[in-house]
Amino acid sequence: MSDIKVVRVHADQRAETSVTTGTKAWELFRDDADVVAARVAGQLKDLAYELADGDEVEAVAIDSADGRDILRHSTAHVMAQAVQQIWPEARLGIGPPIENGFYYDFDVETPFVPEDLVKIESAMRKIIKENQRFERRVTTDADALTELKDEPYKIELIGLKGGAGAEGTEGASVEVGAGELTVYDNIGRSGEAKWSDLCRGPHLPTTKRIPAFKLMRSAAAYWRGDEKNKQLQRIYGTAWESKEALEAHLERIAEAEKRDHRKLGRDLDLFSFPDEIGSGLPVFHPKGGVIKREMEDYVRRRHIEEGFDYVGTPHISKEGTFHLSGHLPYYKDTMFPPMEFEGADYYLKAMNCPMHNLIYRSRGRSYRELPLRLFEFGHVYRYEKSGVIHGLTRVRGFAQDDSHSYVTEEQAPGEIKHLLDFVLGLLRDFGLDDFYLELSTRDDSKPDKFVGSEEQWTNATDVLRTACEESGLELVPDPGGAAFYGPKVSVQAKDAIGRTWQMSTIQYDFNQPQGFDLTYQAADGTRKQPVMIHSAKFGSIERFLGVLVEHYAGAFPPWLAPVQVQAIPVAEFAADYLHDVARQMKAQGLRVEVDDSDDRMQKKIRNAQLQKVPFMVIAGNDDIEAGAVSFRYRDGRQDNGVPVAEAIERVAAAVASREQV
RNA sequence: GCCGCCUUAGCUCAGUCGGUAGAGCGAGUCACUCGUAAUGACUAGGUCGUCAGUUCGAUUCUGACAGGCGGCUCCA
Repeated sequence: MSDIKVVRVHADQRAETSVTTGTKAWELFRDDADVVAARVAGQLKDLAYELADGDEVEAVAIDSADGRDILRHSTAHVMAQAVQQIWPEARLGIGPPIENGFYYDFDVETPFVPEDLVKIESAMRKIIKENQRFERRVTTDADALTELKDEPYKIELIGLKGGAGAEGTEGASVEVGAGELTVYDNIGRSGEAKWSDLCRGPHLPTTKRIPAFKLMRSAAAYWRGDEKNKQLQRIYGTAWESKEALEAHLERIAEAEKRDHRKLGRDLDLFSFPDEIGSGLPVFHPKGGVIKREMEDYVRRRHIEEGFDYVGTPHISKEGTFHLSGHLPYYKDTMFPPMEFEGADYYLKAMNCPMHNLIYRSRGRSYRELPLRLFEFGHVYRYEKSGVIHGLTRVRGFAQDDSHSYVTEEQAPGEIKHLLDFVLGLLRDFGLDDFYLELSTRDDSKPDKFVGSEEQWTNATDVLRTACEESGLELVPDPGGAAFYGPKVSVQAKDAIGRTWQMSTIQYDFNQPQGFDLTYQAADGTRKQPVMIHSAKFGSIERFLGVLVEHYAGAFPPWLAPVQVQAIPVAEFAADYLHDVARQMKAQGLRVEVDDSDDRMQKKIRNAQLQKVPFMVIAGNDDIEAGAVSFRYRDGRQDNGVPVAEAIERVAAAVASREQV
């Protein structure tokens, strides 16, 4: 038996070792129970991989990103085995790891119900206990087709192997890679194959290496993500390297639920969605109205400071406008059906740009006017499918903080940079400061979905890309995500618990100026066509408000808080004193309420706490005698005996600086 | 739009194996007047999402519709 040399790689260290031929990867890592796989020359391999001379081998720990993917993928296999154990007629779809978990799709007669998940979980626990071994087996297309004759979906995947189809089917690549075809057998104690699945791997060595998992929910999903295909039943689960990590994950979910803007919107009396009005059509209550107005006032002011002109346009228009803009042919299905009267079809507007174009076109324009920037809170209505409506983040009627910059082609790059700086600054003002950019381009395989020449698209995309790169932010490509009239940049912001939200968009449009025949007179006397740059800063006021509710978990910074100061008398005798303090605060434009109900003081504090009011101002005899008040903050911190004038100044300063307290 | 689940008081939720319902919080009234997260008592409040069907009788069973939730698809 001859020796071979392998290189063990660990972080920046490399160490050459001699091992005997036939040594398996696990033998290198036998003293580390956290290692679940090996990375050999960049490729993930099972621990049962037989080392070859010259291999560079790196341990993959279960708590690394790759390790978790492997764990989750293996857990998905165990789940599929459990499902087929209980429902032998269930046919297998795909079962990839996803962020924070995994899923597996099944074709079953009856959809799963929550009790089924309990049954499946206990069958999975049994399989895990049995400590079945995941064993890789190389096969051929022909053999696999015979072996999997009862698994039509797997057979379809084999047919796609290596082709464009497999890439286009999310998750399919974990089943069939571009290389050789492999099956994983789950081997029981006595060496018999308990279950097999077409799979690229790698997997954990054994089922017992699954430390903690939980099935989360079941839902339908179209086969290969295409709504023309049959819906399969998908079960989502999660798996972690330890019970503690699973627990922490479940806590993060619970934390996200606590922040859910739909729940907080009700608890804090901000907004509601009356059934009587219709799905996806929110109303703002007085407290939500305060936040919305503060947002709008601030954003309007900033736009004006940045050289925008505030305009106003109607909610409906005759159809011709939307033909000119090109929207009707492309987006008729997402507009509300027309109202017919006086012999014309009127549509609720789904976008503001056509109206702004008409303002531009209302008279002749000179190059001296450019960039011409029109801005408004335009209320648009979109017929979103019933299944996609979601709180304030996906609605059927909303206000866009929409602007259109009309510029010469030469001015376009500068204007885009200006817009990008502007929106990032705005988002920072609202407390979001972790961003990345996404560049949505046209899908070259679907030219009929996009208007304009290839050259125009290339030029527009390049202009946007350059501006993005100059921003220094991370740039993520989004092929095929563009609007029909041009490419777009969107700003993705991370919130307080790390979730990303699509916020602002900037779109380069060479198409509508042509449709509306927009022109300006250049310095040399010729007529030229301007370029139009669409930009929404929050996207939608409603949506951004929802995002802010979740970002702040309802505890808004004072400048946005519906009630900035809740004044609480220690007892009834102190109420007049606080009413007087409140009058002084209101005179400074602060939002103050005095709780003169006959609740006990402790109860009033609790109520203010639950309403997440930033400043509680409390007064009793001690304060009155000293001409002072006592602060209590949301975190329970106290600051007693603050002179009234200083207290007012403190609140006013926090509001003015837009800081959180 | 598709699949599944859900809809009982303002909110959160019990309950009725078919005989028209209950708690806590909230609201109102009264008493209490208290120094940093719930004072007590009483009262009001529901054609049990809507419309059909089955039934002597439906909040309960069936169906359709509406709305909500979780996904999928979509997201100018």
